[in-house]
Amino acid sequence: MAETDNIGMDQKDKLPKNFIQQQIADDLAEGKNGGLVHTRFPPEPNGYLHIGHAKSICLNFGTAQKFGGLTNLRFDDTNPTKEETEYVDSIMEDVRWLGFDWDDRLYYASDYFDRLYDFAVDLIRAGKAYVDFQTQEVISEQKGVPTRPGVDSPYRNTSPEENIELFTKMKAGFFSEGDCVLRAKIDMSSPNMHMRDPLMYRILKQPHHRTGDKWCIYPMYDYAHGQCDYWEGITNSICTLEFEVHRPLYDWFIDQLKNSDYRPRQIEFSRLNVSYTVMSKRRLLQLVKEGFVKGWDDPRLPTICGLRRRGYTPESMRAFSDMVGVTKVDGVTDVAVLEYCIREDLNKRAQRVMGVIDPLKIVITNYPEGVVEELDAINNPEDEKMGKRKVPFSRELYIEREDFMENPTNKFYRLSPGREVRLRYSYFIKCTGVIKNEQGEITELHCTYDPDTKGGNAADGRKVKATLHWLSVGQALQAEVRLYDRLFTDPDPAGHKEKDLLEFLNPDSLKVLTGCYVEPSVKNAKPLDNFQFERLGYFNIDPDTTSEKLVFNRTVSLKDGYKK
RNA sequence: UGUCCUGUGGUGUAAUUGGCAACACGUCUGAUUCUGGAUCAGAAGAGUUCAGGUUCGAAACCUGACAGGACAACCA
Repeated sequence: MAETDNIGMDQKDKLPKNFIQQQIADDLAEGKNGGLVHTRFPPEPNGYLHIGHAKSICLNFGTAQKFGGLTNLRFDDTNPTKEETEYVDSIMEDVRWLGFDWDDRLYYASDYFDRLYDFAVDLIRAGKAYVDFQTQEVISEQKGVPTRPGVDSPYRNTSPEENIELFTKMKAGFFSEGDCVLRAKIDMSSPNMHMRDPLMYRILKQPHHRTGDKWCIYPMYDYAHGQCDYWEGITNSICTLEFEVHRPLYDWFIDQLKNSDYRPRQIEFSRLNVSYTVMSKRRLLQLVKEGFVKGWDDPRLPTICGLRRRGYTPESMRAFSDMVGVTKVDGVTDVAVLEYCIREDLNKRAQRVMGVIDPLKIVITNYPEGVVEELDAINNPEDEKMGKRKVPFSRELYIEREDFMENPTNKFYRLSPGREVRLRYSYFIKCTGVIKNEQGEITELHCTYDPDTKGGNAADGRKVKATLHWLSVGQALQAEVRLYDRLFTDPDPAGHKEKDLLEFLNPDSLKVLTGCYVEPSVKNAKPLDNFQFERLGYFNIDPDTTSEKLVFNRTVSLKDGYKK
C-alpha cells in the first residue's frame, strides 16, 4: 500500500475531506453499506494512462485507504474492437508504479458476460427489454433531441417470449452486425436522453482479447458498469463528470438487480486538466499517430509512461494528485503546480552532479599542465547522509557559455573580463583573456586561479558574487541532453472551438543538445536515475542510453531567480 | 422554449455546515547561502458571477437572472 507522502495516516485522517470523502463519511455515519468502503479503478484497456487517470487512481485507492476499505482494479473491456492485452499490461504497470496494489482483486467486465446475459434475459422476461430490428439511423432519429421527446419503436411491444427467442438467436450468431440490438424499455419521452430506451447489447462479430470467439454480442458500458460494481460489492463508484447524466440509468439497472439494501453509488468529480497540454485519449492518440511526438512515452506527453520517462517520480505524482483536490468544477490546473511537486521531491532526493550543456572551454593559465586534482563535492546539501564524492580538476575546463558575458549588464554577476568568481568546490578564478574566431565568436577564455582558495573559500576572507559549475575537459563524459518545453503555446490548447489544436503546437518543445558533458561520477547510472545538474535543473537518464552514448532528459529546470 | 451540473484572489482548493474569507502554486520584497536553487521572514492580490430576499449576521439558505460545462455513439 502506498503510504501517504511525508505524513502519517493519523495526520492524513485529519486533513479536510473532499466532497466525496465527506459524502462517504456521512453514509458511514448513517450506517449504510455495513460500514464498508470499496472502490474500483475501471480503465478501458484501449490506450495508455495519463496523469488524469493518475488522479483517479490516487482518489480511488486513497479514499478506500482513508476509510480502511479496498480497491479493485477492473478492466472495462466491453468493446472488443478497441481493446488489447498490450494496454492491459501497461495499465497494470502504471498503477503499480504509482504505488498502489489491488492484491487479488483483478477483474474484467468480461468476467461478467454470462451473468450480464442472464440478467438481460430476466429483464426481457419482465417485459423491460426488447430486441429492436431498426437501423442505427432510425433508432437515433426516434430518440429525438434533448429538447424534444422521442417516439416509441414499433418493436417496443414484442412479447417477452418472442424477445427471449430473438435474443437467444442474437447470442447464437444468427444475425449480422447491425441487424438488431437489445434495448431497455424505459421512457422515450424522458428529458434525459440516456433513459430513452438505451441500448444494452449490440452485435459485434469480433474476437475479444479475453473471451475470444465465445461471444458475438457485447454489453454496452451503461448496461455493464453498475452491475459489475454491484457484483463486486463496490460502495462508491467514482467517475468523471461526463457520466453525471448517466446516473439515472446506472440507478435504474441497479434497481432491477438489487435484492437487499445494498447499492453501489455513483459519484462524479471533474476531470483533471493541466495547462499547456491535452488530456483526452483521442487527442493524445492523434499526436502519437500523426508523429507530432515520438510515442506514448514521449517525455512531452502527460501520459504516465511519458512523465515517468521524463523523470517524474511516483511520489511527486501522488503529491500533485493530493494538491489539486477533488471538486465538480471544471478548470485548468497550472502546470507550475506539477513542476513544483517534482522539484520539491527531487530537491530532497536527487544526487547533485555537475553537467555543462553548452560548453565554453577555459584554460587556467597559471595551473600546471598534466595535473589532475580530486576535489570533494557534496552529493546533496539537503541530505547529509548522501555523503560526498570526488570531482577531477585540471588546467582545461568547461563552463557554461551562459555564465560568461563579455560586457556584463548590471544584473549579471557571473564571469566577465577581469571579474573573479568561484568554481564550485574548487577555486576562485579570474578571467584574463577572451579568444575569438574570425566570426567574432568566443571560442575560449583564459583565466587565472588563486591557489589559496582551494575548496572554494579564500584564506583572506574575500567574497565573490557567483559560483559556477564546471567540468575538467580530460575527464568529462560526453552526453546528449534533451530539453523539453511545453508541447503547446496556449494554456488551454483544446479549449478553442474555432481553432485546431495543432495550431498551438510549440515548434521548440524538444531541443536535442549533443555536445554536452557530465562529470565522470555518473558513469554507472541506470535508466531513469534522477540527478540534479547543479544550477541547471533536474535531469534523468533516458532509456535510449547505450554504452556508447549517455542520454539525459531535462525533467524540469531549477527555478531561475535571474531574469534577463 | 429541454434536463442535469458548476460559478470563491492570476491558478487550484478551503471555510468543521449561518459567525471577521483560509491554504497552496504563481508573482514581488528582504535576509541568508559555495547552486541567481533550497531555506527563512514578509508583501501585494478576492469580499465569494449579478440582482433581490430571509436573518442580528449569508460564500453558504430562498427567488430570479447571467455565464460556463455535460447530454442527441450499436464508445467508455
